[in-house]
Amino acid sequence: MIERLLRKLAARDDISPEEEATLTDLITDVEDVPARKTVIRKGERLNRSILLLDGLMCRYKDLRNGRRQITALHVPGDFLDLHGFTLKQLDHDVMSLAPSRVAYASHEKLTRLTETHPHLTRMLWFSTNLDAAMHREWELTLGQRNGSARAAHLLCELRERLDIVGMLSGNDFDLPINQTEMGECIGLTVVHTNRVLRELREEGAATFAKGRVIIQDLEKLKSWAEFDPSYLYLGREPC
Amino acid sequence: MIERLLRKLAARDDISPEEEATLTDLITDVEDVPARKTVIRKGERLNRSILLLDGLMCRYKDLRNGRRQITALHVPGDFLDLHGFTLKQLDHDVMSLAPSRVAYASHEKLTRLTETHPHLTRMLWFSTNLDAAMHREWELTLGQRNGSARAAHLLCELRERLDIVGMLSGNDFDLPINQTEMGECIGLTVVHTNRVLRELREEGAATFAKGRVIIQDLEKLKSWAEFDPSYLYLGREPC
DNA sequence: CGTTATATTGAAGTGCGTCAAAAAGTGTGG
DNA sequence: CCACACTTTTTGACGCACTTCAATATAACG
Repeated sequence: MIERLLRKLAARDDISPEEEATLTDLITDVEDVPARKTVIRKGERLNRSILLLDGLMCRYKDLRNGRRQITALHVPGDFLDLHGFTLKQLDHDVMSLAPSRVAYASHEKLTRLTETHPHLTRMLWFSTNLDAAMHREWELTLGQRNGSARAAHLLCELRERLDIVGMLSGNDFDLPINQTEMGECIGLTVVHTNRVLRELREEGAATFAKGRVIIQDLEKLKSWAEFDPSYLYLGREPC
Repeated sequence: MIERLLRKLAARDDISPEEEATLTDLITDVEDVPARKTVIRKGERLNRSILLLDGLMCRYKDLRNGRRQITALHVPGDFLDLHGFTLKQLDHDVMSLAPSRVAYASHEKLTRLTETHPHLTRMLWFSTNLDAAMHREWELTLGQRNGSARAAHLLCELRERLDIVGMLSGNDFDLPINQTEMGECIGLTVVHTNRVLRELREEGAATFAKGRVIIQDLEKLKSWAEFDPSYLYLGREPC
């Protein structure tokens, strides 16, 4: 059940069998979530955190005029609101984009984990810091990249992240969202998102259609996006 | 020396005298840093984290074309690269904007802290999660707010953060940066930053000149920015 | 097969960028 | 005190990336 989470963590640092057992014991109550369901509302009191087992989820914030910014996408293996463990409530909503499967880790058990498993605690802390690193890269995207580079960068990032959890086929992957939602990730309207996607397609870099991304020229896409994966902290590093 | 850090943490949850002593023992080697000095370079191997005692620092990422995005501003009391404790190297540079004073916490001592002080560990974890919450709000700003709202929002945020550490006078505060740097925070060119600042000034909301922010109409500024401080997690909440 | 969601295109408007120059402020040395 | 260099702010003119509004095409679906 927690294979994908383990795979992500173990890529960074060794997990002992005992730690693995602790993590397994931490995660309970598997549930299915339909597409486009809000699973956590801003300000709601939290006593557990969600591990995404399958599907696709996002976190977003919105403004009064209806404009919405998706601040993070989450793929299987992501502990999507682990930060809620210390925050106790979120400053944003969390929703599913595709039909998903989730499991829960109670904050009570997490507290106990911090008391008994310092190394595991540091690894979970790392994983929230990794989320923050992605937020920073998205700040760079939203503040400084132009439309086509924003789309290209998003595709590059997702390719790397899905690779880690074994969800690529070649360089292609499923991305079950529509262009409106992609626009909400990269700070563009649907109309313009459509146009930059056409540009990527016509230049032979990548196509996104029917919920699937097909990367035709990965090097071109990376250079277009000025993609540097160091912010994903893929290297091995004991902590 | 660590009063401002303590003040921030204690606003969230109780710190026992023993924990306070542990923190005091953690922090060593006070140093002065001149303005505009890069103190951490992207990719550099880290074995200590920086606590900002006085001054103003930032983290930034840049693109090949020279465009730069400041992803975070740090005020006194901020543990500005505590995330580096688990990341071991940063995906971005850190520099001082104003003459600053810093102190250091070795990662060795931090590791020991996670082994002996679970509650303090959770509080430090919280403080990195708070940084991430600010990143998310900046994503919303950069992706969805217009120029004047971006500037207004930045001023509102800084007012709150400086208030916590006792660095406001009334609603006014020092902000020793120029308009270029402010533009790099809010994703605008200097020229346009100058224009939105003029708008805020002419509308009687706030003025920013000579490194000082004077807020004339806080309510107007907040509503202009659509400022909701919940992402700063100012409420008391044991963790 | 009709209904609704999604993608696509066109035309026109605008917020912000770019380029260039002037004005104002700041610091240094004589 | 002024002279000078340098940084920062401010303004103007113009261009373009992206938005807005509107319509059509295409796909998805019960």
